[in-house]
Amino acid sequence: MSETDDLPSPPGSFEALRLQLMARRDTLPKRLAQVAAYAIENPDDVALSTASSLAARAHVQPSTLVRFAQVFGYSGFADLQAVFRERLRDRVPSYEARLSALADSAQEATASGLLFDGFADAAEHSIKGLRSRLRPDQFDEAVEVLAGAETIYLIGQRRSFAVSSYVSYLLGTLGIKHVLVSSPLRNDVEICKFANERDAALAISFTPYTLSTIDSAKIIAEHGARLVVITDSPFSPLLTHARSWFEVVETDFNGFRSLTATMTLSMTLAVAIANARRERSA
Amino acid sequence: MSETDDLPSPPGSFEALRLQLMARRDTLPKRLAQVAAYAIENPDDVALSTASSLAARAHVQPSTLVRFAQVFGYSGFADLQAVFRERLRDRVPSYEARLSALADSAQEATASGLLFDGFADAAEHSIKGLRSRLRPDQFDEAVEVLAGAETIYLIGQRRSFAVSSYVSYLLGTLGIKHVLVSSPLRNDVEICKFANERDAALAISFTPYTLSTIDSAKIIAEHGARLVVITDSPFSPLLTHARSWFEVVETDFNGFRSLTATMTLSMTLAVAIANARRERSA
DNA sequence: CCAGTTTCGGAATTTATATTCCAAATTTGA
DNA sequence: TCAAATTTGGAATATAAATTCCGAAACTGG
Repeated sequence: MSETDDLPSPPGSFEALRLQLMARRDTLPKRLAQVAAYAIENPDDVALSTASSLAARAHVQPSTLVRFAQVFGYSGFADLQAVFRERLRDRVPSYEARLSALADSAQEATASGLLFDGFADAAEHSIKGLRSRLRPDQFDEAVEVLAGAETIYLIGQRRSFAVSSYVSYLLGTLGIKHVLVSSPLRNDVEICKFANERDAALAISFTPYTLSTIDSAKIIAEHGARLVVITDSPFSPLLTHARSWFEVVETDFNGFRSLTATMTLSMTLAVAIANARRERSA
Repeated sequence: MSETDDLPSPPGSFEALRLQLMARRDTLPKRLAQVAAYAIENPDDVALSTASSLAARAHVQPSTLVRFAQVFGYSGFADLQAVFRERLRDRVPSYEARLSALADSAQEATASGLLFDGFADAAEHSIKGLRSRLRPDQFDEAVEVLAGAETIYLIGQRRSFAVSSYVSYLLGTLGIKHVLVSSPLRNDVEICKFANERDAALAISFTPYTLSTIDSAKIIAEHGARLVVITDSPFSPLLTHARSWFEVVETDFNGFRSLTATMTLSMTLAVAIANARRERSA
């Protein structure tokens, strides 16, 4: 290439570079685009790694990183990396400061900003609440039940369906045999009749309890499978059949309850089940 | 010195190292104490500088830094620096790190408790991150697009399906006409063809992007409906067709990403759409 | 104040890392 | 479809960094 090429702009700040990357995203050759995507998604990694380890993670050659940097006007990778490091330096001291700045600026926030803040507060509060309430032994108990099962039946409708479908996704990626009993609208009661005493079920339900969720859980329990329940009250009708249960109280904001504590708990369950299985087979 | 010297403890976490430094501060030789003071006061600098530039700023020789590291049980400066870099990385400490920190602190906690704490930290961190990144104007833009639509198409598979099914539930209770294009396993492409220019779509997808999600979004956009996207990178292929988009970076813990920030954002969107509709009709 | 011991500074060495270069592969334009 | 231009992978090289080593200096205890 001729030396009259474009090297007008070695962006000096992370934000400037970020804009450039986005602007030129479509005109960049394949590997360079790959690097650009990786760099934006893992800026910390770019700041702290060596060129070769970074190259390996982004599935390119070290030399590609150097070329990438040069295309954007830097003299080499080190030069580019300096920008990412600068960002890291600034951020850490300002991290706490940003939180308080956020509180200050809440005054001139828009309506939708307030809405988001409210839901975000509710989410954080829910998680904090679950944190203080969750007892490790009850957790271990539930994991034992579910990890010992041949097939895990997942029950949850309406808002709980989001959670059970997520658990289904996680168990799928973890290679754990399971059945998602619920569809968004109703449960497949026929499927529940296949359960036996080697199986277990995870039922998730909050007030007002959906009838078919209770029915499905009951059928599965009557077929001998053990039942783990996530619910919001010790008076939940699901508990009659439960072997082990969690009380999760989601914080309410404007009449809508967060789902984050339930999601976080379920996620932990899924991974803990996989860990327990791995230990058993080892 | 004899080789039976103390090298029992190369602290694995920044906090552990910090404790050691403070404990041994008074028994350390002059230059080493000097380094210790500098390191505690400028941890970012230690993480990001080279040994020699650091040495210059702390007014010691590079070799002193190496000795300093070795006195604390590390093999050399690079080893010590790794601890400072780990602290800087924007992710919650890994499960393994928590386990070893646990061993040091002699605190009582179970393995599954640590797992839950990790996911809970990741969830809170994700929400904090979104809070600081979210711009009210982009939010208003997205709400306008979606609130103005006759029908809202919801697209999201795999992990994102949990979110879009949740949005579907919320929109349902709010009485807002919508279609859930995705099932847990695939998208119903036929349904996308019914979209027209009075409609809008909300597509949710994260790396690695599911092909049929991209296809569905494309078809809907080509039929004239406006597209709002929630994704984790400005390089997401979905953005080609997007009218408005959100970047949501979920924090990773042990290879699993939280979903809470996305859930919280989606929840806010759903309620904001309902509010906007109410204002219009009033 | 002196011998033994520890600590320190700085040059020499080793190791790791970024960079360059060129042939092979791929893409682009005609 | 083919030739020209661009892009890429990977080995070779240059550069920069960490580490070692050893003589000199500074402490320590008697």
